[in-house]
Amino acid sequence: MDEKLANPKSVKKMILRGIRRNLIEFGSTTKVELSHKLQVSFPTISKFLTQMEKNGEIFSIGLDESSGGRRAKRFMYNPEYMLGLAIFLERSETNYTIFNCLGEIKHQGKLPSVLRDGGLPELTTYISKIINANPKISSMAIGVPGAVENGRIFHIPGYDQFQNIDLKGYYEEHFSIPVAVENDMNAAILGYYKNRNLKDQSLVYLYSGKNGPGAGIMLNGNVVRGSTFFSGEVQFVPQYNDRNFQQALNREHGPGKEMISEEYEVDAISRLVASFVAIINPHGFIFCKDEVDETIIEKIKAVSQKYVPVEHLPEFEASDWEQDYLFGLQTLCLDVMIDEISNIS
Amino acid sequence: MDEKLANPKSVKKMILRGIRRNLIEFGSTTKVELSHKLQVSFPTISKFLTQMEKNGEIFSIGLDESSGGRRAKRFMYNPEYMLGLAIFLERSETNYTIFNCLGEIKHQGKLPSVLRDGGLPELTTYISKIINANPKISSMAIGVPGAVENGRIFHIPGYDQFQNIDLKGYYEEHFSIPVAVENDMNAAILGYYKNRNLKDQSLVYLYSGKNGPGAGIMLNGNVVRGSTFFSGEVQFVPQYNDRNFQQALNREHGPGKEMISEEYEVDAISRLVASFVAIINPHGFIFCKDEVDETIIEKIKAVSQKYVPVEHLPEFEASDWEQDYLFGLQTLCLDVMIDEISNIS
DNA sequence: ATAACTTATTAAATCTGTTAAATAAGTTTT
DNA sequence: AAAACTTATTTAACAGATTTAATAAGTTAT
Repeated sequence: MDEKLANPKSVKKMILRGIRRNLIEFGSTTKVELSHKLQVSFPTISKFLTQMEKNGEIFSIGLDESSGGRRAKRFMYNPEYMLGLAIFLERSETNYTIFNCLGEIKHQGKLPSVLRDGGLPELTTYISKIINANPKISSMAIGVPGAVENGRIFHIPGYDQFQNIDLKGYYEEHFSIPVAVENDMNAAILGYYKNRNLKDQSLVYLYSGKNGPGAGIMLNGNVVRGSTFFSGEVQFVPQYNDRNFQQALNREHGPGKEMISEEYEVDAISRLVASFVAIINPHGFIFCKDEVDETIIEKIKAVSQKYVPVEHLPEFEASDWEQDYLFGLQTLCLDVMIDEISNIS
Repeated sequence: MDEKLANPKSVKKMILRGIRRNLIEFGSTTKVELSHKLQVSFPTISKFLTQMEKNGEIFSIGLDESSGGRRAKRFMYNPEYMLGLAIFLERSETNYTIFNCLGEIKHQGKLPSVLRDGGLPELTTYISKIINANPKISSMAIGVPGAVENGRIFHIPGYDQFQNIDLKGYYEEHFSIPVAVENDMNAAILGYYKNRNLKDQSLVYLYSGKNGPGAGIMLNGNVVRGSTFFSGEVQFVPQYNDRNFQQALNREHGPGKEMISEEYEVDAISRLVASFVAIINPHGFIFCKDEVDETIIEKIKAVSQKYVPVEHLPEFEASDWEQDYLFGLQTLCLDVMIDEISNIS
């Protein structure tokens, strides 16, 4: 119904958001820098920073070297002003970290899995304890192995207790802090993207997993979800006369066998790469560190060229999935934190 | 370098753009309607409209029926205030239309192809004549069968004269009006999308063509271009043990044979559909009217289900490619027109 | 060491959109 | 038909960000 909001009232919020985002992303800044980056006049920036310094949200860390004139005062975000909580629910355990806005991890812990047994009530208990012990926590991001739409768990096969739960709404109400909920692969690809400071890139994050392969897809910096939240279910891609990707990979070995090694696996993955190149032509293609090594990547690169012109192949990389996942959640957590406080003050 | 622009100076531009876009999109409005839709206060809207009416850009078309109080004045955009020119260059001919901001076509014509013979100079001559004869033309969109980046023709196989030409820059300089340049499939998918007033949808537009198949892809309302402008080159998708999509389609018959009919063609397309579903899970999948009919679509729908769960299949539709193409160019033309004039006044 | 130049910051004036109150133009109720 | 109510528009006071001018704090050249 409403068009794109040319909302001039919210200029203040936008500016605050911009200042915080910049300060947090780059660690420290001066007023002139901010003024240029945000395209906002110096006096305005100055007024905001003065107020924020009074609130204890930022503080000065001294003067820059002179560049020919008066030395500029450098400001830094107070990393203890507020903390974030990232939780990811997995089949066998629940991990969480508490971190400040610089991404420094203040605390890290493991809890029993709640997906199958304790369910929502147990999760709530755990979070309550964590938040009570760390009252500075002012936002939270939760990662789940399921499809999420706008904070509601849409589809989470195997864990019926969480099916159709509006985690975001429930916890925002319950704890009165902003909450983000995201699918694991989407969080991982976001984390990879943010961690490397990429801009407007298209990426594919593939994991072959034991429960069937899946992919996280990012296009021009936006996570792709699909019309029925089915995007990334690459197991269904038809690849051979009578086998799709999952059947071609055929990963039903005993536990422990994670690394890709066989000829037929490499061909299947290379065909998948080719499909991605021909369809969305991404900048990067990311594997999980524990599923491929340098040699395998080289092989995949070589075989892919049989299917698509080499100049269109993406960059290949093996990355640490858990770390990316965590970083993605932290990013989401900081986002809602920044948005929220900018709405208030 | 610069962050997202929280630019408070350009509020005026935003408002003007919003007013124009709304007025053009919906035909007519009242001040209250605009105020609500754009989230801008009534007095501000009022001031702008008064000025625009003075300029002859809009005019009143009388009063609304009363809804219990004073009757509201209804305004309409002056459709003759400015005209747009859409041109598409094809192998065998050059088509153009002149239209007003309501999309009404004022003039339509055909010219000889310039892609192979006359090249840029001849195209310039043609456009000059058209613009001289219609001085109200204040923006232009050009469609080309090649990859375009930011107005520059990046890759246009077979038409060397246009390789690496910055059409947008050249003509904006030459004619002093804003210019948009876009790839044919991208324009077509944009046209389809806008014509049906869709929002944030993901779509695939497939044409099987004689020069190899290709696809236009839109994700959440944004055209997908790819890291090396290779996206949509679906001919390379591996589909069978030893054939990719192009080889499977095998469309090297004599001229005139456009309609899809054979069993093997249906299977290849269904596999492609399945790949798209598993990768980006689009809302809609569009074919060209002259390549499929209802029966074929039903067949494709049936066969696709062999490869992916039926509930995730997109809507299928056959559409008029030329019409979509034209409408896409008109949309682009109006966009740059609105942007440009909002920057000036 | 003083003049000339750079750069950062502050102060004052201006511009632009918002809010709130007043007015205009209708409809419905009594 | 007058009073009470609705809705649209105008007017005046206000708020917030910008621009411009003034000031502060350094550096470099002579």
